Amino acid sequence: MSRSLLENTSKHEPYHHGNLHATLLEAARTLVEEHGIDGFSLRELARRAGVSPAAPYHHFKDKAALIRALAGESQIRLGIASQHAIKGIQDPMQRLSKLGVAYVLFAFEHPSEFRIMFRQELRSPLGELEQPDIKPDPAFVLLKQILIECRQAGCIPITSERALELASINMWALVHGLATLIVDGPLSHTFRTKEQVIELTRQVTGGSLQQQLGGT
Amino acid sequence: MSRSLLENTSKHEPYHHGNLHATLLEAARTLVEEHGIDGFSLRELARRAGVSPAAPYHHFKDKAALIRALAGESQIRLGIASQHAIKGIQDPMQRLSKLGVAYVLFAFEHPSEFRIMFRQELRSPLGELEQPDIKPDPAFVLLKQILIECRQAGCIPITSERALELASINMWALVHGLATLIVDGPLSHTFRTKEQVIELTRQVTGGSLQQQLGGT
DNA sequence: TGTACATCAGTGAACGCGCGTTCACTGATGTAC
DNA sequence: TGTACATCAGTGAACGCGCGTTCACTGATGTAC
Repeated sequence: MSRSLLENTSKHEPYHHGNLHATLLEAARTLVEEHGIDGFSLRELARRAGVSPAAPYHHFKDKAALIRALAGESQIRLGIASQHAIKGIQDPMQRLSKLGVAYVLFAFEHPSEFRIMFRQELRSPLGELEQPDIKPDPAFVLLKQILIECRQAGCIPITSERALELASINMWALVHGLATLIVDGPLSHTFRTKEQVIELTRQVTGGSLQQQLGGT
Repeated sequence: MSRSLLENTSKHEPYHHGNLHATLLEAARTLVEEHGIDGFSLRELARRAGVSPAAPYHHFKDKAALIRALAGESQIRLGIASQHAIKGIQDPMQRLSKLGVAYVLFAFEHPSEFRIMFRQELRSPLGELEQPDIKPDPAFVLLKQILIECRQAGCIPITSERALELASINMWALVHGLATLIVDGPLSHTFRTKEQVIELTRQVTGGSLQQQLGGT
């Protein structure tokens, strides 16, 4: 019955999918979002994509490769979200604040994507040489860049390279900690809505922005 | 052959293990440390404990229960390490600093234990009512307590309850972020030795301790 | 102190399951002439 | 424009595997009398 229905639509189910690579990645993202990275299987993925269990192997070497691709995608998406958050804002300190909120918010709204970016799966499994593309985290690069803007604008008195490094690690650790505590940890019970998360992030990072950076 | 060897030692392999509960938990900890929580299986655990696959079920309802117990143990161990780190130190600000270092160091030296404490596995799986003992995190309780000491000693000008809450979340997020970035994230490549980790933690939290808390 | 018996903590075989991956295959597509 | 053919991207059946859990069982232990 469903067969004839399909045939009535303009085309038959084509033998070639045409866009399987992208479809797999997208389905994988929602699958991981639903079941967590541990409950994720290639077979279920293939099922969801409406394709045989062997089909994904034409697009990814194995399961690990697919997960790596997924993580890479998420990293890029976080980078884009960050860029978007600071677009059009001039004041460097405000840019810094927006960046922090964007980071935490991304984790809050895409918890599995966030988790997957920071999983050991990515690090080379057993001395394998292939070591896929471990690019420097774009979000971190952006953070450093904005800190430099702040320094140039005279907002924060960071002089040495070392101090800059420490300040950026400080800021990163702060938002990252906030993010993981909200996503996985005990804060998840206290802060449930987007607004609560934004407000908390503003307040917690706010103090650091105004004062702590100067003293590092 | 090994049988006769065994019989030559003072006792036969006893039918009852006698201490299986504790043995299982300990073996589970090292197993998780070696293979990660995902590579952890009850059967392999039983194998390592030298016991049949069914034996663990006399001590734990199922795999999830064992993992919960494991996480609970680790939480306690972190609490003990924290207590130990501040023992005998009077100055509240120093106590705060030591506490932070202890937190990060625990994560660094027992990465899997640290990870396991913050996993979704613990949160009720599917609306199950049983909701095991989610006690308030002892490390966090200790942190708050020391912040109160600081306030009482006049080290930091925190007045409202809200400010205290924010300051403790700030401090917690900072060390937690540091810990996870070192354990799982990009900082793991830069900071490899215990000394490096301690130094970094001191410096990164140092700025916060002296100045930022006052402004929150 | 000895004996009967309930209870406890093991055994080991078996269950069904879903998984990752491989294989020989086939239908569709694109390209050279 | 038509045809031959290499290549690409699917199929679906099969592989072996290790897993979590259950079951009927049995040996050891502790307790009441």
